[in-house]
Amino acid sequence: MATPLLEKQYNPRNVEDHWYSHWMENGYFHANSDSDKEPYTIVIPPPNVTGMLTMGHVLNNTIQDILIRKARMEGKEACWIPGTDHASIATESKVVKMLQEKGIQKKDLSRDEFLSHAWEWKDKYGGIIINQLKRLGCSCDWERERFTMDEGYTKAVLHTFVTLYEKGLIYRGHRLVNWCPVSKSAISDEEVFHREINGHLWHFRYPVIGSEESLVVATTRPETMLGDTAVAVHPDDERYQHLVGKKVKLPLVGREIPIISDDYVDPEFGTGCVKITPAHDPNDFSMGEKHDLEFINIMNNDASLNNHVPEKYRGLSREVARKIIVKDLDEQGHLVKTEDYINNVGYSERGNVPIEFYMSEQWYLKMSELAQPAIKAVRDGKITFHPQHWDKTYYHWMDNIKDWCISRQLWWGHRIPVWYQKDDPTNMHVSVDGPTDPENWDQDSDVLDTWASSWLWPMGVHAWPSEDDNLKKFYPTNALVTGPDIIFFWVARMIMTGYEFMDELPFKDVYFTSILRDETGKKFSKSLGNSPDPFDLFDEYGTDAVRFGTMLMAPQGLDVLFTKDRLEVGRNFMNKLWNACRFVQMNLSEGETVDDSLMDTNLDLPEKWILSRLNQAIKDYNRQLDRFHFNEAAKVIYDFTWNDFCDWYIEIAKTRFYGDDVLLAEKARIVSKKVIRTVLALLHPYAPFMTEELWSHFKKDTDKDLIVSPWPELDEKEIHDDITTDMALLQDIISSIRSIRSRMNVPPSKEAELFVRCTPEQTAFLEKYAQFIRTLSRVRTIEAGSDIKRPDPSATAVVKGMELYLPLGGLIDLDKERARLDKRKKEIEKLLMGIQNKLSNDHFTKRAPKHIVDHEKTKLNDLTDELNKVRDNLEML
RNA sequence: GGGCGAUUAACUCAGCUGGUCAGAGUGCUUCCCUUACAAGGAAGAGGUCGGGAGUUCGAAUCUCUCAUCGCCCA
Repeated sequence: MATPLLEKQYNPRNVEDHWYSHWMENGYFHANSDSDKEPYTIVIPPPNVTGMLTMGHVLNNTIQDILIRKARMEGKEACWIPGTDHASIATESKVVKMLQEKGIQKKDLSRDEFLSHAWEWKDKYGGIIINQLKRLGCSCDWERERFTMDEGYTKAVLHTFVTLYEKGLIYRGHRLVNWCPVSKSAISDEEVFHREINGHLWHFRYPVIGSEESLVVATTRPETMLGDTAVAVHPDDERYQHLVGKKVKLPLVGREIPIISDDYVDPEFGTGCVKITPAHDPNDFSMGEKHDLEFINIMNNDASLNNHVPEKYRGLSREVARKIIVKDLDEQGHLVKTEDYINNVGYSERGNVPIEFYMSEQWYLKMSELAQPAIKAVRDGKITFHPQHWDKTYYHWMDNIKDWCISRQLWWGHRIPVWYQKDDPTNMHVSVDGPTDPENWDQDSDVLDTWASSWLWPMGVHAWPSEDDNLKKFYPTNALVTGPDIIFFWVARMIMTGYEFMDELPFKDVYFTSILRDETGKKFSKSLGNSPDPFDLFDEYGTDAVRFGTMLMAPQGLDVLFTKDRLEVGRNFMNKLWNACRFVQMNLSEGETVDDSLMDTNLDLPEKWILSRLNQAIKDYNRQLDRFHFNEAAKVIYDFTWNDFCDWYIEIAKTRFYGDDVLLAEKARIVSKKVIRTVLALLHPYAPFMTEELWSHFKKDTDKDLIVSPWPELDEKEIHDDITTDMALLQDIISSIRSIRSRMNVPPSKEAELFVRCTPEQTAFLEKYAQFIRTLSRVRTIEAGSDIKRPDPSATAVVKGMELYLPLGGLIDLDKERARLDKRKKEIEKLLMGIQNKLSNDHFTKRAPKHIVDHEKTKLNDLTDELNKVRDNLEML
């Protein structure tokens, strides 16, 4: 143990890179599929290949690292599989933008040319987030790193498509989709978010043909009127019955369109008349089908107006068109009124613009059949969500699941494995490898939704659909750690593929992380620029402190209000532990041989106590981690280390180290080291770098590196309640004396004398631990006994029936002392009143369990005794 | 409109199947550079547990209801 003395402060930068390389060089992160050990597997939620590390990733990946490091220390074959996701839309738009900056337009490139640019870009920037995860300390098995467009993975994705197609679950349909005019692609329902917009409700008058009458329709989207093919009213709405079957003349367009009746129309809303635009609204679409209306698509794929509208409006963007159309309708006398209206508008998560409902040919996947085993798995408790309440959200979505539009009008991604015969495009070929005579076929130009590849992740990271040892060993995985925002996108769908293709669940526990927000409650986002750069934080506080602080502040199932000063708690804790180690190290003799057998000898109260507390801490810590309460586990280790070990045990150990009993000092060293080693091991998953560094100073020669050292064993026999009670008494005495000293402003340099009136047993107790009391509360002498008289003038305190007197001469402020005792007197009286009320209640004494009643009686006695003593002392003042 | 969650100290949160003066960190006040740590130590102030009702001998905890806030779905 002759290691160099630790620095006065912990300097993270000096150790983090060193230990990460050390772990890598020793291959500690690599999991072996041949091992006999029980596997423990996590697959990383693959970040976007274009991504950069955010605080969200820090939170998420720290949790995974905690789970995997703990499993590794528990002797399991710990396998954390990393990788990235090709993120079709996000990556493609980044590449398009990058090309634009170089003056290249996507439309001027062939598909292959574009893809080679994209791959080049991916190779250049795709590794960034992976390296950032290394800086965070993630102990992923980097040899297993996967990318969703790797050759093998691509095969798996196509295989899935073909299999589901052959099963009849995939079909092509001409339908209304959510269209993102920026990406110029369909997007799924899950990629649409809604935003309340202060808009208007415009009322337009449509003249009825062959009548003096007219109908007034209300709309939030005037520009779509160019595509109207009907006006609808409710069948029971008496106002309009006589008009049903007639036609109106569509202003600006001149088209004659029918007035139909349908109970879909809400007669209470607006005027009770609705314009119907089947090609641009989902409800109108189904009305169009039902009433056999004309479907007129009035838009191009960028949401500008196409040539199905009058010439004047062609080429206009929908925003400009809206203004002009309102103006034109107004000028022609068709605008009745304009109301303010709060509108819930669907936005594309990708383009951040309002989506358009757009008719197009897309591929769909039938979901309800796939959903059934996935619902059952959660319902039967085979898969558990943490926090559990997320299962309700899950069921709700699953029970109402809709078919999934899986095609995207993009180039970057897995191209749909469908070919159409050139001579007869209705003749399709669907296979992984394509037709044998490719010259006679055209492949579908769309790619698959990215989630239609990442939903295979837990098995696709292996050789699936081939069987191999890795798949056998590491599937199913144990835990999935992800954000609740992708419960539908990803979690639910992985469960479906797990059952569909492996006939088994993909993971047993799903931990949903908190969502990070800033101090004002706003979600961290790139566009707001309110998200701190994790690397600045690593530099400022140290990576371990960021990890620990983030864990400590992340409540269960709630959002995290992130502030930097809460990372200080982490940093301060790291420094505290560092210095505790430094102190113990300073008191270890050079070249000392460890005599562990001393641990088995009869230890003294403080040693027994700290070991009891340590084991209690291990117990609590394991329990919190097992139930995925990472914040509370962090708190357990924090409280034990700071309060029990540093504030009390180390202070007591000082009396050993500076005293002249060599054996006691030696026992204190052994126990201190034992505690430190255990704390380092427990804390390692949260703070891997610093603990490994400290471990190198405190490990036994035969010990391995901490990352592969055994998880501390809980020894229930070491937990003693009676020891805790005795120690609590000692702590009470010391705190009371300190309190008096502080109240009376006794300078630390002044050592007081202590007199205690107490029972003979208590006298013996005080004598036994006099050394600690003297040092920790700075008293010079202690006199105790049943015949001790109160010296005058002295300050007093009552602790468990003992009367403590501190003669402080002129330092005694009688008013303060009276006020203090008086306050305590009132407190006791209030408590006694409560207890007496309880005990005088027959219902209580008869119905409450005996130990509760007994406890109340004990309290009554103790408090009465204390009250009497406090009263006596008050009178003496 | 449907669902989920939250409401405990100035702030951020614990508080398990109801029972032991309602806890922690931060912030605040006072004192202390005491030979591990001032990123520290000691002592303290601060709460009718969102309102109301109910169940119970006993409710922060269970039930109902209202209010406010947040999120998801439609």
